Amino acid sequence: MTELDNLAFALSEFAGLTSEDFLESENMWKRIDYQKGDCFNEYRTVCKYLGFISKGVFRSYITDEKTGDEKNVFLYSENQIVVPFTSFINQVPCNYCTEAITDAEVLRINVYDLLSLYKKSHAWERFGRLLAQTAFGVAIERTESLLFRTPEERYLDLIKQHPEIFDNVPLYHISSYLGIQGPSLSRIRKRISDE
Amino acid sequence: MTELDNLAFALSEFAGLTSEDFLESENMWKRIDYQKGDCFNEYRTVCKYLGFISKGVFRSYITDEKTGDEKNVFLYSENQIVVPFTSFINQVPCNYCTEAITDAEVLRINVYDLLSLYKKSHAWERFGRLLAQTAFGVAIERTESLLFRTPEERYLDLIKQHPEIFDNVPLYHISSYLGIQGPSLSRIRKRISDE
DNA sequence: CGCCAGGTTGAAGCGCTTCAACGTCTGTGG
DNA sequence: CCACAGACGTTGAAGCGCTTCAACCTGGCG
Repeated sequence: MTELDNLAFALSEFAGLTSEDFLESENMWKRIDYQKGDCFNEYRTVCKYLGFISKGVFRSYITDEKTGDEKNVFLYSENQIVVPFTSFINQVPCNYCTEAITDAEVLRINVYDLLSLYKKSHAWERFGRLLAQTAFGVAIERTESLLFRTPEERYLDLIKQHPEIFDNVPLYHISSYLGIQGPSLSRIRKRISDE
Repeated sequence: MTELDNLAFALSEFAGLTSEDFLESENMWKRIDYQKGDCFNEYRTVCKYLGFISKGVFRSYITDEKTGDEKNVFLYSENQIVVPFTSFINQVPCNYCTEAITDAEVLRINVYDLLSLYKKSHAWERFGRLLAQTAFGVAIERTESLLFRTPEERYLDLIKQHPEIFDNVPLYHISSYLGIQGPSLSRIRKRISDE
């Protein structure tokens, strides 16, 4: 049960949920194991779950219809929430495919259970608001980094902020997230190490 | 009073607010006129107002501390809401400066009045949720366009989606929003017209 | 008229892209 | 135990588009 403790701790950090608040939700969380490549939520389906990652890394990506290339829009790593926000919050079909890029363990909760928590409890309602605000913050931060920072700076930012992602994730997923091609990331890394 | 009618219409379109719902808010909206260059909300101040633009265009920008260059993060145009979302929603100091880039007319509402409407009325609560979701959608869309589309495509998208912005706004504001330099936009425009 | 803001153009440069070749490591089957 | 294949990463060469800096054009306005 250490994953649940872990989750309870993360939720109290994130939204000030007490262990009592958490208890109300405890039997709603189901542990799911994912293997590398498994989908958390498929393209064009409505996302019904919000996940908390105990272990592993996920990505949301879009496939270019012409070239078939995949591009990563978001990465989600350990002790974070994984969810394609727009689809989950609005209960609409998702633009992305969201999948595990390493083997992973997730505790997940159903959207309806979560909504019932919102109704029942002020603390959970607060969680919902913070979730939306966080989602917005993530998107804004990504916008600003693409607008203001060079690929090299974005790479260094990512190392600093999410070093755990570099453990098991192939670099081509990272270059895709940074908005550049594999060989470019290679050269950036070389440039940095040459200094 | 045609601006208020206009607002009432826009709000019913946006969030299904009826004219009764709107009446509850009517005396909370104040009309403010801005001249080109006037600030809607200054850098590092907490934004206290949400505005509805009857006329004109606004921008939110960040100033590069090293070079002094300004870069536009968002543009807001007629019959849209103008608000630096993060600052307004979380009531925290704003990363941006938000200012009029043409002469403008705005109807604006105080954050406390808006919160009181949320409390009083389910329809207004819904407005609040849609506002947050819209903010999120705008940010995501911007992320994706920077990640997936070329400057030329972004330019064509902007013409298609917000032609009204091109009426009075100097092109260097537009190039800044697109994430490119003035001369680059010039060449893109030439390239397009040469075809 | 002359100034200034806004926009275009030229030339040089840099960084990312593209395509292709080549390492390297890992796992798998003979 | 070796051989080979496949996945991943690096490197080279050529190209393209955006940047930068500077010059220049245009229209509006005092």
